[in-house]
Amino acid sequence: MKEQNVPAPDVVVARLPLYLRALNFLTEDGLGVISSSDLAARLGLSAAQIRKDLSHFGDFGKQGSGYNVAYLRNKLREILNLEDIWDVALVGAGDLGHALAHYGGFIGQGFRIRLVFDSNPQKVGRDLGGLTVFSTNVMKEEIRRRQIRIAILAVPAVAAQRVTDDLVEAGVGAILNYAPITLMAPADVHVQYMDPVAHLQHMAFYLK
Amino acid sequence: MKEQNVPAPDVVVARLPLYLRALNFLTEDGLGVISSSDLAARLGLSAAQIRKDLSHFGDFGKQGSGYNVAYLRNKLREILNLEDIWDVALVGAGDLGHALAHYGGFIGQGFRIRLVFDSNPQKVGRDLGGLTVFSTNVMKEEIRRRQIRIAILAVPAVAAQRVTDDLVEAGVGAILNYAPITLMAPADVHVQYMDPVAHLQHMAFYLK
DNA sequence: TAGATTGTTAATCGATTAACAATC
DNA sequence: TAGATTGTTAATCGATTAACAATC
Repeated sequence: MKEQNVPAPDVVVARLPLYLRALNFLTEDGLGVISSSDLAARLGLSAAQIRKDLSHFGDFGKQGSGYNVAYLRNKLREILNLEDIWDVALVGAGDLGHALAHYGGFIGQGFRIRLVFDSNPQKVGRDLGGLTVFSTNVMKEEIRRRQIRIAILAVPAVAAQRVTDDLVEAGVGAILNYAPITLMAPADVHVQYMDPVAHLQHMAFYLK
Repeated sequence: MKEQNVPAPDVVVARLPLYLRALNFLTEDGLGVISSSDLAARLGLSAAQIRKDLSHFGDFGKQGSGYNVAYLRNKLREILNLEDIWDVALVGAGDLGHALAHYGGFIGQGFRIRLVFDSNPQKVGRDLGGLTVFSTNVMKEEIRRRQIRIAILAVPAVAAQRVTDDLVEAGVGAILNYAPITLMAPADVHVQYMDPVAHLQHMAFYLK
């Protein structure tokens, strides 16, 4: 019972995948119901925050008992648009691209790497995790043709902006960027950053 | 000119590495001075935020001209405790561990992978990026002996908490966790998460 | 029913932005 | 000097927490 007109804050949306992940573990463990305070304890958050976060999207719990794990899990998958599997384009077939192509954690969580690109002619045509590496020369048209909306960027920093421009032109709406550089992209294109150095430096501040 | 007693908010500390990264690029490009608004434009932030953030740590700019790039870069390296190189332990020598061990982006930014561990006897003794893979059986003692304070976790989710407990016992104060699981650690141990799935799911919310 | 826990409101806390005097 | 830009203050905005009526 709540006005659904107000868009949920982005910080809240960012936490939903963590809730979903915890619910996946609870499902594995055979837990059928969980309270906001138990879930909070597992995630290192407050119970009030979890209830508040979820209340942006609907009423999923039951007074007295808590949340049905399977039900809330399904609802979160709906909310996050994870009911169908998203095809993903991977750009960059270096060591990191190799690790990502072989990573088993995407499928089952809503994503499948469908296309791999690299600019190195030595790598084009080779196999990577069951996929043939294509040239970045054909990237734009292939992504357009398959209507792929999500890309993972695993290229060197110097190439990242150029590739980004092409991805945007190809219609990609979400980029997971492993290159250590801030990308320029239109406001309607979402970019998330995965930079180990930035995180290590952040933590180094507190050491010593 | 500012009371230095108030600790800087963690969100501010988290942005310092991004400022440092931008200053590194500016140095490469030969830029000697930059204003808060130019820096903000490059990072997609506001000029006021950058000035406010930096003001937590001191007065680094000059009215009329802006910030001396080399000077501010050095100051940020000081603030983030990056003047010496931090030795890092890498746990997990799978595909991801392999990519991390070969990644050239750590050295020069304050970090050097010094020890690699894996639980698989097949991998123990093998070479990974110039380092010999040790058994996780000797992890605690080796990390203690070398007084390593930072670890990168690149093991499967099921093993991550066990390894974390050992790392904490060994005296590690910062963990960069690639396993898709929320870790339990004492409050004085810093943990940062690198989960591509969480970021992809976050962005999927806005697609469609 | 009694106990537990939700969803929501209001209070608190914290971060960002706007504005401008100081000054290079 | 005139123009530009900082560092800081106060105002605004937004997120988190505390508290509790509703209710399973």
